[in-house]
Amino acid sequence: MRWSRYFLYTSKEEPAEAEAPSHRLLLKAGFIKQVAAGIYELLPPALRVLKKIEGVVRREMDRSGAQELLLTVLNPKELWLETGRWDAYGDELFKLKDRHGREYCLGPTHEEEITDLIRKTVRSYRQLPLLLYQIQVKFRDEKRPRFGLIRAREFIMKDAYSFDADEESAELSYESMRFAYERIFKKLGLKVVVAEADVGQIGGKLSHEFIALTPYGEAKLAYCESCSYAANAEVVPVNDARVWEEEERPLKEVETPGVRTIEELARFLGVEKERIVKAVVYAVKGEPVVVFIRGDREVDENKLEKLLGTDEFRLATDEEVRRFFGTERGFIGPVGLKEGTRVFWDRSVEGIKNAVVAFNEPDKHLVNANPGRDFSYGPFVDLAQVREGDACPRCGEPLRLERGLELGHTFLLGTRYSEPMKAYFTDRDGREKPVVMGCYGIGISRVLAAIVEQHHDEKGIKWPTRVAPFELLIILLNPKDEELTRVAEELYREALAEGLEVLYDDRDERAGFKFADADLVGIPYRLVVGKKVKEGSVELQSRLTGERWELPLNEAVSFVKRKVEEDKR
RNA sequence: CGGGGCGUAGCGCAGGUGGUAGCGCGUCGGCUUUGGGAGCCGAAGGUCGCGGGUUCAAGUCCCGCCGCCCCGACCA
Repeated sequence: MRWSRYFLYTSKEEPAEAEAPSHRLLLKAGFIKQVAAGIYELLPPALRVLKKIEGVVRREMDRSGAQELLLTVLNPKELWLETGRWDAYGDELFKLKDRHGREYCLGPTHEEEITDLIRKTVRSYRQLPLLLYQIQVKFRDEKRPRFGLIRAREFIMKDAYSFDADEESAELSYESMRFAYERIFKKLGLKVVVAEADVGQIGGKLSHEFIALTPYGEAKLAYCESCSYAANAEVVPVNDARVWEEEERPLKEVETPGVRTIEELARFLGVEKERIVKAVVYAVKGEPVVVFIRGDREVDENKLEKLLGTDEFRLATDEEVRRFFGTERGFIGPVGLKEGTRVFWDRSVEGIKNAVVAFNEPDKHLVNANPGRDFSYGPFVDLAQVREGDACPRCGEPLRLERGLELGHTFLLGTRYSEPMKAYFTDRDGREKPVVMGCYGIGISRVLAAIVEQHHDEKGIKWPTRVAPFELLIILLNPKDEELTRVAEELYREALAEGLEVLYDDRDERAGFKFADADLVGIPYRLVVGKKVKEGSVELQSRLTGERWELPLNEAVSFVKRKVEEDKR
């Protein structure tokens, strides 16, 4: 491809609206254009990358025996009513009507449709196991689209579904997908951690997330360096109840005027935060729920959601606290709490001695409060957010916490969809059973962004050879020079003949301009056709390693060819 | 959905106290230049996000709306 004719327009200016490196660089290098919040066009070079990512994914899916098909974007409402997700999915579902008033959604995921397909086709255990996948555009009306392709409202996803006759077989399917995923991310040059995850909205029994470590991810990952435990932070059990070996001191009432936060209270009383029993008040469907947790700990609302069995809750406002308890926020405590209030005790409070507690009177606290003597507590549940240094639930060593980007997610669904949608088959014993399902997603367009997140420097992108939009960039430094031009043209033809994917910068621009663009766009190999041609050589540079080679003209292309093939192996 | 910020040329931005819009980059034409985003000369390019109001006069002041970005809650 001649750059002079190629639809690739870079910018010298920093895009003002972008912050994440992938977002910034993809815009600046002319790979994507924004149409609306979370909606992007993929321009020719980006599409080349996307296709290569898809290629890697296809190869590995096919190798695991999965068969590709293409489901639909438009999904009728009826299917989604069957699983209850028409409403459960909420505002995130893009909904629309046809001319007859029939309702549809734009598929955000395809469990409904594929289950519908299976119940119409699969009758017998002889047809199982079955593994199907598609690479399709998905739509989710995200509350907050963010960071360009990282969280878009329209995006490309590979989704696979497994169908098995029983649980054991389903677990085998699940495992084979897990291994396929590990191979895929490795081939794509992505550092990915496999984490135990929450099944969340999609439902099911077993779930893993494939998380790329980057500061622009939305997933909080806890991992252990000594035993390789890794999990989404929201599912990590926390148990750090302290052992308090001290005498119980006499209870005392103290004035704490206007002291609202744990921070202020600790400072005001000169005690450590661990000694304070914090009350966090939630409004659950209009009713108060109080979580008592140690003052240095935060509530993990995902854990709370699981305990409550609903996501219809939020922190109570000051106004609600007043209405619920007739006192001010900051002074809710276990002593004298309104009868019948629903209460949870986090494990962190267990065994606390000489604690600071509130007693539902404004501007006062109790110090040296002791459970059993001054208030009753328990039973205990795990509601604390995990934090750096907490004990690994597997080996007890300190955990590390990192932000990451969820690129893939696997779920062993069981019969969450086949049961309500009646996807039954006849087993060898002649009985009707629901198929056992699994589903497996990879955010393809997000992967593209993740690759940039993990492969870039100040100057631009550094595409790994396997996914690069082109393998080789030939830079003609001075198009006015006939000899240079002739040599560059020849190298270009030769590279094409060798089957290399080559972009040939034949634009009438100055050297510095072309080098800057080359760094920005990030093609892994770069042949510089410049003054060394007079000595019969060209310079090859690697964008990935910074290496340089001076090569005789007649060997340059075959050398590149060899390097590219090595990289792709 | 809560909080914050921003909408002026293709991009990045400037336009105290109201007086009819500018800079840099880019684009087009010309000359010069060619190993790290060159220089000079000339030119084109604007619904100042949209609607209303105040005023002799609004990019600027007031009201409403829309869009985009960031933080939080939430999600692949």
